[in-house]
Amino acid sequence: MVSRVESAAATRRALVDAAAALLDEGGPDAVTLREVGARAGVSRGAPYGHFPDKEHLLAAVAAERWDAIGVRLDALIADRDRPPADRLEQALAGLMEVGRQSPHAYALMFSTPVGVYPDAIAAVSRTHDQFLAIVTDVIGDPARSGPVGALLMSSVQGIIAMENSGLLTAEKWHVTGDELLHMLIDRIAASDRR
Amino acid sequence: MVSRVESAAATRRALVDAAAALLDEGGPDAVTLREVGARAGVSRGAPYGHFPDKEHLLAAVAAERWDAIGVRLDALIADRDRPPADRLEQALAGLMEVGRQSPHAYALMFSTPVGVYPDAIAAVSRTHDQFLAIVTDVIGDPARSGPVGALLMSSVQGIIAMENSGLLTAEKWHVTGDELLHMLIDRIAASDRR
DNA sequence: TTCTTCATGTGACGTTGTCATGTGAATGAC
DNA sequence: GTCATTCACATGACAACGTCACATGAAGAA
Repeated sequence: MVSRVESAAATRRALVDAAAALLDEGGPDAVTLREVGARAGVSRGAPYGHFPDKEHLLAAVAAERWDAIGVRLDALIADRDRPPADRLEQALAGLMEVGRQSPHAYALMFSTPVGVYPDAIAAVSRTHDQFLAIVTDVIGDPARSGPVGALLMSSVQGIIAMENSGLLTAEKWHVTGDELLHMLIDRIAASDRR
Repeated sequence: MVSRVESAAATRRALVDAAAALLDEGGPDAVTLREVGARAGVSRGAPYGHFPDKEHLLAAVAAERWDAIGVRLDALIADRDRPPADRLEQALAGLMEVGRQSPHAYALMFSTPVGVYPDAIAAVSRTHDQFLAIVTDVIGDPARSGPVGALLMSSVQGIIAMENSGLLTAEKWHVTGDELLHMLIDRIAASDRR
């Protein structure tokens, strides 16, 4: 019924899910291998059968979250009835939503170690390609969609980082994160529209 | 010669300097209270005479770095010969430089805990006010300089985060961080110029 | 001098990531 | 069916860590 490899794959998934849940619930410090093992129904040493160390487990969490965003972008791309500009706005709003609902995971996705782990690199690359495709549909000129896409994704990350760290106060800046997003769309994406 | 309060103040400064140096050299994991104490010439328990816990020490490091940026902005503001648009560009370039030279400290400055510690809040607030003054000099309309300033600072943080995490690859996006900065200046700051 | 204050040193404790080793069940050969 | 092998997992152990309770000793006040 459950072969050995199936059981191992299920354990690996349980470990990643447990780590992701702990990260969302209590931040990076709450992710301990002992608690991850307990939630996955295994012992504290079990993760070492699937990952070289804790950082690789966290990289797997980051990769999974990038893939999750990729799924959302896929749904957007498949919706051919929606105007391209609408799709881009929805894509950016989706990034903002993820960043707000899972601030710790979002920070992990954009933190240094991600670029070192092959699985994470692949997931990031796929999702970024999808995002670029959406941008290109709006911009037209493929030579411009790269820089424009990079600026959009960078800025959204920055807006979320400022929001989540409490640095984007209304009293100081007289603006909300959503308003910044629309400034960005108006002045970066819209001005390059074909 | 050295009074008790003078000695205590010197120790506190040595602790913050040691923590900052360790953070720059080896990242967050390299900052251990034992090593901080050793570099400051005191024992591992000494920090508890100056900070409630390790996070408050790190918050002091973040506050010091925000103040350091404030000093750079002060020099820019004092230079009345330079055109306002030039000052803003120099201010943003300065942020990029800090983010590149001290990636770990830069990440700390924009990470969640910063907003909780009074000293860090004050330092951030002062520096943001200075940045806003520079933006207002370019924009003219004070009601618009808030949102514009917030978008500029957020975006610069995002660009640095993407750069430092290795996500801003030239092959994928066909653009550099510096080019993104100038896109930002042209389309956000320049278009609002009075 | 004597007392008080307070920064610092030190021993101890619980928790963490990690490794070496043991174990037991699924797998494949015959 | 029997046996040997493989491999995911459990367990004990260890060093390093943040933190606390307590001891110490010198500076400042009386």
